[in-house]
Amino acid sequence: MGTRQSGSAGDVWLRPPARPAREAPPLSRDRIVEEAIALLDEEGAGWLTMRRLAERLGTGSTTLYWHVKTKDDVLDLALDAIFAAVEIPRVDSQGWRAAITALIGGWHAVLLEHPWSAALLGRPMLGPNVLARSEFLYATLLKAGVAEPHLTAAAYSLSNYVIGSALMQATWTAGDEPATRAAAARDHFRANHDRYPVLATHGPLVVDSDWDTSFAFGLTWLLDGIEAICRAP
Amino acid sequence: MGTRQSGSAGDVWLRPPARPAREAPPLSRDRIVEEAIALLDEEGAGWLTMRRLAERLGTGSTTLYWHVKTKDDVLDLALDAIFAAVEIPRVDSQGWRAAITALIGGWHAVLLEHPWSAALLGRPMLGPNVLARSEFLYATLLKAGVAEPHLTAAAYSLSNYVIGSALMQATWTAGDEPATRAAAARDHFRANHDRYPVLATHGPLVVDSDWDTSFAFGLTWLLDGIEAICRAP
DNA sequence: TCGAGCACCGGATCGTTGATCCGGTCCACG
DNA sequence: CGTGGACCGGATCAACGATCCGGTGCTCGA
Repeated sequence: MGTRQSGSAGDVWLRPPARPAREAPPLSRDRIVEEAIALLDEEGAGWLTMRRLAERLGTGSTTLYWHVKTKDDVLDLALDAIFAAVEIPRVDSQGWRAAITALIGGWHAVLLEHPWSAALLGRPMLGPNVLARSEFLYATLLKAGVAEPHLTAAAYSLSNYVIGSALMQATWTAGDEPATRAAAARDHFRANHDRYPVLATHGPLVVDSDWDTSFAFGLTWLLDGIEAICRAP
Repeated sequence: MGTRQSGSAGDVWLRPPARPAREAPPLSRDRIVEEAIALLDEEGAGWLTMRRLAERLGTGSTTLYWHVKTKDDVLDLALDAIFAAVEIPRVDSQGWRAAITALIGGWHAVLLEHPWSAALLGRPMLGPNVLARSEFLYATLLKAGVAEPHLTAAAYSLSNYVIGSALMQATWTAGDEPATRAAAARDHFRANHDRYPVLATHGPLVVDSDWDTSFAFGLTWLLDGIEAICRAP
């Protein structure tokens, strides 16, 4: 009988087994997202391609599309996944203000631990991890006595503030040689001292005030405003 | 006299002029940026390519690279250009608080008039228009009596807040059929009423509170906090 | 008057990307 | 045994950013 497939008899032993014994579990959506986060953490948002991601997973690039519809899906899943690390405080053990401070602080920290996430904030965040923490934020404000229209305003203000802050901080501290970039900006201010007199002497990146204390100040102001609403509705 | 150049006498009228009479002025960096903004406004950030931009300008795509180094340059220039529309208030005629409110309000409005800009906020903004308005913000706060470390904190809080707010609002109101997307999100909350009880009844996109009033509340709270610092340093 | 240099332009092309087509291989189950 | 569905990947496509290199017309000095 002629062999219908090309190849000669007995070469089975020379060919590697069709599905090589994996050290890793078979491909799954979770494993793709996990590896995508690792890739993003190590190399930044610009270096995530489906081919490189597949290579790290030891598969072909096209295989990923069985588990995931598009590259955007990977980004959306990765973005939501990192928020699982934001601990949801127990509101009983402390006041609402401490609970919200902890939640927003955790949110802020996670965004900065994964600087690539800041560039992805401009997409609808409807994943389970994000929604669970939004739910907690709304519930805590509601229990504190904040009612409409202040409820929406308070939730928006807090989340928009943390998003904007993380975005700006990631812009200036992430990437290669952030200190060099900041120094270049400083020099630019000083070189144009006539146009930017205040920035050149008091501006950002010039004064040695750190991001975190500035972030804390703004958060305090927002919470003060919200607290005032509670007391005088 | 013989014609020195090749070609027969009188055919000038048959040949098109070598450099056709442009209806538009010759290509320049400004014209590229202007057209890029028009393209972005009409079709969104995802549809800006060098080829399409060149086509709208009536040139070849490679020609753009004579005036601009990379595509990122076009984006950076376009991003800074739109901030020229943010009017710098006159601080004399009004109090510092009114001036800052006007500046931040104008900033917010411009970001929403060009929703694509929100997706670009994660890059260093060092253009002349942005810096001129930052200079005004710092100068106004300084004149109002805000000193370090509150000066940096105040400037950061305000700009980060407006950036985050615009980013979120653009995410949910820009693009195709924003109402449809919002409705889908609402349905998602209600379908998972057990997991998101508060979001389903009081959540964003559910309550009919508009973005602008929420934005105004947060801005008021921040300014209240800053004003308190001025009075009690 | 003329020609050398410069500012400006664009067809052809390169490497890379996201995504699809289509033909495989394996395993569970009847 | 053998059949169907879950899973995989080489080859391929169109589109993208960017570059190479050869043009063109204008300007200015000798």
